[in-house]
Amino acid sequence: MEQTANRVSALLKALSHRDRLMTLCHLAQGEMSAGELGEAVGRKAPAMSQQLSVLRREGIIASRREGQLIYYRIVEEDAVAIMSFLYERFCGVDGLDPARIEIPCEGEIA
Amino acid sequence: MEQTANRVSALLKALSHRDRLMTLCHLAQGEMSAGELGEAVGRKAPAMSQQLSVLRREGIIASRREGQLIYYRIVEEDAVAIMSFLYERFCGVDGLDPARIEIPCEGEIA
DNA sequence: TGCACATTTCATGAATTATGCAATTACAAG
DNA sequence: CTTGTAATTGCATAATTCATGAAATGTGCA
Repeated sequence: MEQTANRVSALLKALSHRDRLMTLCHLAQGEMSAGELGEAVGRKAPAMSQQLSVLRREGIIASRREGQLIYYRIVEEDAVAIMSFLYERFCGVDGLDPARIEIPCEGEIA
Repeated sequence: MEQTANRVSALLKALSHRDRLMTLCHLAQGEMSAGELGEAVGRKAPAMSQQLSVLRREGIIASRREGQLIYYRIVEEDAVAIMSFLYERFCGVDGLDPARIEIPCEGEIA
C-alpha cells in the first residue's frame, strides 16, 4: 500500500497545479505546441516551459519537434484516466474519448 | 475553466501526499481515531496531527471527540469520489461503496 | 553568415510546505 | 488535584515550488 501511495501521490502532485491541470485538459483534446499552450493557459514562455518540464519529468507528457515548434502530447495512460474522470466529474459533460488520445511516440525528444 | 482548475487543483494538492492519501484510504472504510491513523500510516502523533489538520482545513475530513479519542471521517463528497476512483484504478479491487460512507456531521469539533 | 522566432535553461528571490521536537490543551481515573 | 494518555499547537529549520528576467539553444530563411 505504501508503494502504491507513493506512486499515486507523485502522480497527483504533478496534476495539482492550476496551470498543469489546464495544460493537460487542453492536451487531452490533442497535440499542442508549447507556445499555443502558454497562450491557452495564460503564462509567459519560461513559466510554461517549467510546468511542461515537470509533466515531462513525471513521464506524463512527451514532446516532438516540428520545425521551430515543439508539440506536446499525453503519454501516460493513468494520467489520461484521471483527467477523464476529473473532466466528467467537474466539467459537467461526458468528456474525452480515451480512444481519441494517441499514446505512441515517434520522433521523441525528451 | 480557470475557476474549476483552481478548485480541482486545490483538492488534488490536498491528496497529493503519501500520508494523506493513506489516511483517506483508511478513512474511506470508516471512522478512525487520530492515534489509530498515526499507527496505520506509520507517523508519530504530531506529524499525523499536522496532516489531519491539512485535510480538515480543506474541508475534506471532520472530527468528533469521544472521551479522550478524536475520531475522523471523510465529509467531502468529491474526495470520496476521487478516492473511490483511485482505489479502483490503482488498488485492483472494485473498492468502496460510496453509500457506506457517512457524510453527516454531529458533535463537530473543528 | 546573420537575423528572427520558438523554446528551454539558469539564476534569483519570495512564498509555501515539510518535518521533528518541545510545550500545551483536553480528558479520564485514582 | 495529580498523574497518565490522546491529540494538538508552536517553532525552528530544511526543502520545494513558482514567477521572472537574462542568457543559451535550435531552427528557418534571407
